[in-house]
Amino acid sequence: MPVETWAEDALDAVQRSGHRGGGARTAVISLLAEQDCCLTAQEIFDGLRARGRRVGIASVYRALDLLTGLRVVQRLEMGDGMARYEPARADHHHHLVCDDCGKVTTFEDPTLEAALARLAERVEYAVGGHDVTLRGACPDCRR
Amino acid sequence: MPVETWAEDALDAVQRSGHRGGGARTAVISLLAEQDCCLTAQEIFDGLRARGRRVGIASVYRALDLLTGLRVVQRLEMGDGMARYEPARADHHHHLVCDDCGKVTTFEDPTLEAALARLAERVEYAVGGHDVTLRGACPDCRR
DNA sequence: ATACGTGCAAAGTATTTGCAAACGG
DNA sequence: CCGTTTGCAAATACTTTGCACGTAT
Repeated sequence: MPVETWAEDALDAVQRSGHRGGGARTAVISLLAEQDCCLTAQEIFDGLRARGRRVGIASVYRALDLLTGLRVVQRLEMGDGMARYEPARADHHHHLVCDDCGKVTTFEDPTLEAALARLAERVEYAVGGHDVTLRGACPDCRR
Repeated sequence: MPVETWAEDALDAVQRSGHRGGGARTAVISLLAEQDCCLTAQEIFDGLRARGRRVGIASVYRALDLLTGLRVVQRLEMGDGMARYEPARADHHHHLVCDDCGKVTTFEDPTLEAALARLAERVEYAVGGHDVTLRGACPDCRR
């Protein structure tokens, strides 16, 4: 899926759900659209300020909350006490987190996805999504 | 692995790492040993108070931090803003979380584990563990 | 006896909420 | 215009830290 499409889809979802595409909301979407991996609320706030967009951090949280509810953004927590957010694209990836320095890398694995898809059909829940995090030492930290 | 063994192993690990098996530490271990799924720090605190063990919540957090570092306890975050902890047993399971009511259920899946094990050998990280969370609607909340 | 561990209270962070002003449709 | 959205500041919620006392070894 091309990068621009996600932003359009996100804006569309916002509007169809009866919300306005106000300034802060749009700014958060356009910043997220440029990222392919997860950002914290603070990083999004800083990124917007850096490009001269004066937003309140509360609006960032409110926008992320709305977008998460619409399922166009995925919220992730990876053990460092703050949530991270990334666009929910079709080709989703998962994360490798370094226990030592906290660095986050991504990976994709069709076999894993297949196992998860089969699993989703066997459980009593109506599964809407999943999250996989591998923890360990990154190349720089292992010795 | 029988239930009692984990508590013994945990205490052992605490002692071998040069720490004492002080009161609060032991209490946290023995409460965790009885659980097979994850608890929040507050739930552990409440559980200990309920059985008449007067501990400070800070000691609960400190004990959990130590045990997590020794890798006998696994720390989990499942999107509700607070960390959960469970014994790290050999037969580890994963979690299904209801997006609606927050209920947590567990599942096991050998195929998934196999895919994760193979994956762990292909990545550049020295993988030490993993976490899988499925999100969706539980039987009570889907209609 | 003497470090280490503990409980309490206070401090820190990440996130949420109240509200008046700004804004989109 | 009028209700939604926003930015700020104050409030919350979870977790961590400082410190004097208790306790295991």
